[in-house]
Amino acid sequence: MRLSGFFLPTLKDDPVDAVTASHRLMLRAGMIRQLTAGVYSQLPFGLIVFRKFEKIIREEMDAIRGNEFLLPAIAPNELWAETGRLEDYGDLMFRVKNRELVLCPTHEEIFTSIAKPNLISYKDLPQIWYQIQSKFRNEERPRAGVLRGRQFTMKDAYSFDSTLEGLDKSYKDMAQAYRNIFTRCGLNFTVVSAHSGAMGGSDSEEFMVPASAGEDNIVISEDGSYASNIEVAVSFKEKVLRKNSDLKSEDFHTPDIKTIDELAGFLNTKDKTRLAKSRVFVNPSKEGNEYVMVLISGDDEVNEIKLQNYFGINIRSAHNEELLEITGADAGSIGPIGLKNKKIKIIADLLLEDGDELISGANKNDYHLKNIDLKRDVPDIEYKDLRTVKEGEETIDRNSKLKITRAIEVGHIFKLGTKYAEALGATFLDAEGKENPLIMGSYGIGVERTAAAFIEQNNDEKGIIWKGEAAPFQVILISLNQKSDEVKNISEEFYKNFKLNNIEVLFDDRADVRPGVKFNDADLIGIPVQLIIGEKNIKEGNVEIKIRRTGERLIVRKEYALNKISELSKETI
RNA sequence: CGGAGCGUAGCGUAGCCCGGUAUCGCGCCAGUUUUGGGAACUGGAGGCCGCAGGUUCGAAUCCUGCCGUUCCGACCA
Repeated sequence: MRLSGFFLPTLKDDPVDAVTASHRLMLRAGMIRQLTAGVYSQLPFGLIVFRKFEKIIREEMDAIRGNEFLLPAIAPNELWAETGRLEDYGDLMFRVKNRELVLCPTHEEIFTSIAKPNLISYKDLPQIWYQIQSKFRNEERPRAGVLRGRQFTMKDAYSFDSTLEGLDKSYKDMAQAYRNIFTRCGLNFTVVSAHSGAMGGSDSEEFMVPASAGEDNIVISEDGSYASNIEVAVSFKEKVLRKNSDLKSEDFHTPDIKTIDELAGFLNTKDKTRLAKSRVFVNPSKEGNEYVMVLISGDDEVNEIKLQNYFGINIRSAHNEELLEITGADAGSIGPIGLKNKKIKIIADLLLEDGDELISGANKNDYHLKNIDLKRDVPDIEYKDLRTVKEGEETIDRNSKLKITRAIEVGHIFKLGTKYAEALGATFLDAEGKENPLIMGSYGIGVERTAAAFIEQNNDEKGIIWKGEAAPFQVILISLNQKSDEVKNISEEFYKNFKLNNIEVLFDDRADVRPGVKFNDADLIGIPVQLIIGEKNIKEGNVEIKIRRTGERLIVRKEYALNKISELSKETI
């Protein structure tokens, strides 16, 4: 590729609205331009980059007998209503105004609708189907360039099996393909167990790229034996011990004490475990609203995802007016005993199961209640693990300590089971002639997000640093002066030879651009190897090779340059 | 959805409090000189100051409404 005819609008300065490295650098390197919030045009250089990632993905999908499709991005409302997801996804789905159509945020329904009339015998199974295509999600808050967009490219794959063992195998194959993909993409990544959200299904794992720009927190044990999204993470923590003192519960005056910390200060204690925090949630899907009070140890936080998993539906915190109505008190003085609204469900964290002598709000402003014994005083209570894991805690087996890291979710794999097949009536006949629903898995990779994650992990103050197969070009050939016949001829000769040797080369043959600009552009767009042709070195019969990542410079005889660069490229710098 | 901010030339900005038709840098165009780390000089082009309404002799500036957009949180995968 010749840079003289290539549209590469690089920016000298950082765009003010771009905060994260990948966003800033994708804009500066002329890869993307924003059209509107969360929607980006891919410019030629960006397209080359994204296609590199797609190529790796495609090869690994094909290697596990994947069939590539390309499905429509718009689909009838009806199909989505059949699985209930028209409602479940709600505003996240873009809706077409003048037809009963939606823009698809994912494609389980559409693929299943193709499977239904075509995968009709156990002999047709298993199948792995995939596509690389635009997805549309009306995200409330798009973020950080292509890290979270409203339109983005996804590789979505679906497996269809006749048995659970078959699903296990498809899932395992896919997990291995994902490991291959992200390894080939040059990413540091971790596989964590995850929450399946609106997808439904049982097992699910996420492929996470540690990066400060990430939106997820992942919990990893120091010995590497445990890795989980914080949304579902568990850890070891002592239960609150039973004292069996049999003291009667009684309220006491706690003026202006709103938080657990204030309460601990007021009581002059550092141990917050017996100070039970009460939070009220609303299940908005039920008619007439269903309230839930969650009790948790004062030094813990409620993990709302665990709560959602338990209810299988989105829940939200109660508003202040609702609190007052249910409990008779404001936040800070609420507790499980003496509630005004008796229809509230009470759940406590597992660690409080044996707890007595607990202190909680008295449902009367500025009063707390002490000597609460949940078993004795709150008969209709359930115990569930609802706490959020904290940095430094031990794994369940107590063999290792946990660390928490920010990460970008680049891939997610799910065992779906029969949810979609049942909803859409997609069945097959087994060897006994019995009709069964197809057993499905679903597997996604965000293409632009994967590229952004790579950039988050591979950049410096000068720009992006590509490596290996992800690199859009292996080498950038920089002619420092196309107006010098000597420099020009040697550069052209190199360009020809790179092409003959199948080395992907970007040729900076721009005539009126000064060397400084060429160097800075080359560093910014981050091609791993720079071959610099300038008059000074040419006079000695030499050329210069610069390695982008290390900044290392080699002056070599021009006859040896091509071999040297082939060697360097093999080392996948 | 809650909180905070910002919309002035392709990009980055000044002006806004205190009203008088827009400042500066980069970039762009032409010419001359330059060519190994974002050149110098000279000349030039480029603006419905986000949109609509209001106040005023006069609005980028004051008022009202709307739209767009960024960040933090919530939600989501």
